[in-house]
Amino acid sequence: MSTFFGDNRGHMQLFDKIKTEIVNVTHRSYGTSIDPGLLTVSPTRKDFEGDMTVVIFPLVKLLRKKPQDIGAIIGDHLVSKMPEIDHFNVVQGFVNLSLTSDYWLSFLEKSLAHDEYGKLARNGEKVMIEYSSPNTNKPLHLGHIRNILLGSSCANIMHAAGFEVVKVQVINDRGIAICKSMLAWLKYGGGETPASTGEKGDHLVGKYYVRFEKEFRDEYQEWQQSPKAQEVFESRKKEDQSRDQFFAAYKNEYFNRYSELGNEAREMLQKWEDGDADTIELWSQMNGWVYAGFDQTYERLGVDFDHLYYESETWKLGKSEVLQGLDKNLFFQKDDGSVWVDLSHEDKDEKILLRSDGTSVYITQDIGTAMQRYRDYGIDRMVYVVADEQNYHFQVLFEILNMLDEPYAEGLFHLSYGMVDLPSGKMKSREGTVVDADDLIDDVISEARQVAMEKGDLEDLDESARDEVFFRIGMGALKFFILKVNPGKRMTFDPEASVDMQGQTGPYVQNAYVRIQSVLRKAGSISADFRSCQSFGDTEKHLLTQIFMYPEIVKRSANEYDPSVIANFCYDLAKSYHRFYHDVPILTAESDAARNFRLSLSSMVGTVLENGMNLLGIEMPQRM
RNA sequence: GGCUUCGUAGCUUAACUGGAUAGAGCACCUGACUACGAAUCAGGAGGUUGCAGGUUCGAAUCCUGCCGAGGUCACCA
Repeated sequence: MSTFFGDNRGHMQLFDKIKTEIVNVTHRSYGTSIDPGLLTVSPTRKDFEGDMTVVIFPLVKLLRKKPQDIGAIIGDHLVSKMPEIDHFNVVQGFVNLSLTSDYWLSFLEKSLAHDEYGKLARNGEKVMIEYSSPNTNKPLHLGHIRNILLGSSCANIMHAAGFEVVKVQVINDRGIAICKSMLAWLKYGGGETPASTGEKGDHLVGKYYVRFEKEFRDEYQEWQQSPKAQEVFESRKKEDQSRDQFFAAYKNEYFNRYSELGNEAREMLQKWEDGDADTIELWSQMNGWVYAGFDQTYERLGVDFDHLYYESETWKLGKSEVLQGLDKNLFFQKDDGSVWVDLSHEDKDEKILLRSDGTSVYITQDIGTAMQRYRDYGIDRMVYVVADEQNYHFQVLFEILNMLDEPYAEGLFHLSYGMVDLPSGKMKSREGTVVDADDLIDDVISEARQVAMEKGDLEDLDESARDEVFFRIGMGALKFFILKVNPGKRMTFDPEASVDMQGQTGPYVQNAYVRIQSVLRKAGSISADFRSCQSFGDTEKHLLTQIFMYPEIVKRSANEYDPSVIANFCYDLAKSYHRFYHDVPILTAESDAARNFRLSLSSMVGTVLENGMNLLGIEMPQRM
């Protein structure tokens, strides 16, 4: 017998076989060669009899026969050619195939024997995933959490789908923003450090960034009363623009032209760029505080990186590549010396690549970094996890790398995700509505603790074991809440709902797993001797079908760079199991074979739930 | 304004990429713990998939036009 499950993709082999046989039979019966791509095979919808369904509508037009007739011929052929298929029925253009009990039982047997069910064969491709990419002037917030969870779970999923994965982050450790924090710390800090205050380093530095912004705002307010401000307003205002509107829009220019604090910050940046020793030392000291803080947060989130790219080291990259492109006439130069790319053939504008003074801009750096990464790792694909406000930027970047004929250009992907809103609207740092990452993590864990303590099922565990359970439940709730939403969609984050532990949540899935562990513990050892269990009900069949589809789900999730596919699958599987658990006796089954079958099935569901949730970065508790 | 993404129950969302009667959860109402864990299960109510056309065996999904919401159009990153 063939090892239908040998490559861990039993479903695909079955589906491919069905498609091939359909191609054969339509050729033989109608003399028409059809493209197997026209056929779709999927699990049968409940409310219809059968396990797998083939949609044959596309053939109806091609063959000019009635769906009923085509369906009957296909069904008869499949039943006679494929021992796995027991019988079939045709409804409209759908052929519903019922697989034999034997097929299902042997499927379960083989799945159980598999160590890493759902991990697909290595495909020899290497993918790099960039995520998190924080600025070092303030702590991580809810938006970063979505980014980090998407990136790290995507890495897990692509690894499971057969890729070799390299996880990286770009650290934006230079620029005017960090200089603002440094300046404020020098002016108002009184020498305080994370050690002296006990404050987490990233929060301490963030505090001074906020302080700078406040001082700057005050300075700006005061300046607006000056004659100079009045003069600027009179000469520069657009018609029907109020004073407030004007000065709100003018803020940036004020910072660059008149502001004392702005001037000091720019001077500091200049000194940094000139390599001034004191400035560099302060810079690396404060960045060090921030990294220590970030590391704590990353550890709690359970994420890590294989390599860090510091912007302070990469910000000058790209210039020589742009100049080479200029030589090849891919780019052009304007009279003032600045270098541009013309993307009008792609329905885009011209875009600047080098300033008139010859220095790099943001996109120049990204071009250089991409090439650097290819030299470092020889990657086939590159995934950037970056919010959707940068969609245009990445379209341009990819187009340029394409023009430069980079070998990985086909494999570039921008995993663009929507911003996270609060029920009250957008997060705004100015209004203090930003949800801090560390606070959020604390909140979900303490909520988990509270719910668990009320239930009181963990009283026999010692404190550290209990804390571990609370941690897993709290983080499970948070991660699931964020990852179950399709990345492309803007999401509303309701802090109340995020700590919910009922319904479509992480703890709901964890609870199914915990129930399974509890039954397995009570059962003692499990025997895989269930081949004589020849009939099983719809609930069991439903679970088997879902387990059967799991590798396909992993593949789809990886193809679409979308963890929500896994999250929704895990929820559906947990839901089916809860129902099964409620409706069907396991330990007190009517026969040994039935008991063995149900225990084995439970065990397999537990394995798949754990594997799936692990791909989301969620750990399963043994008890809760 | 140009380009772009999106609009599904009161709220948060799903729909195997064009397939069967649009699925769930929250909130609301009803029922089930002396059976393997009630963070559970069963049931009820809640939908003209923003609106109007079009394409075809078949549309939440594709096309066109409106309406509404975001994003983006820097020699910032």
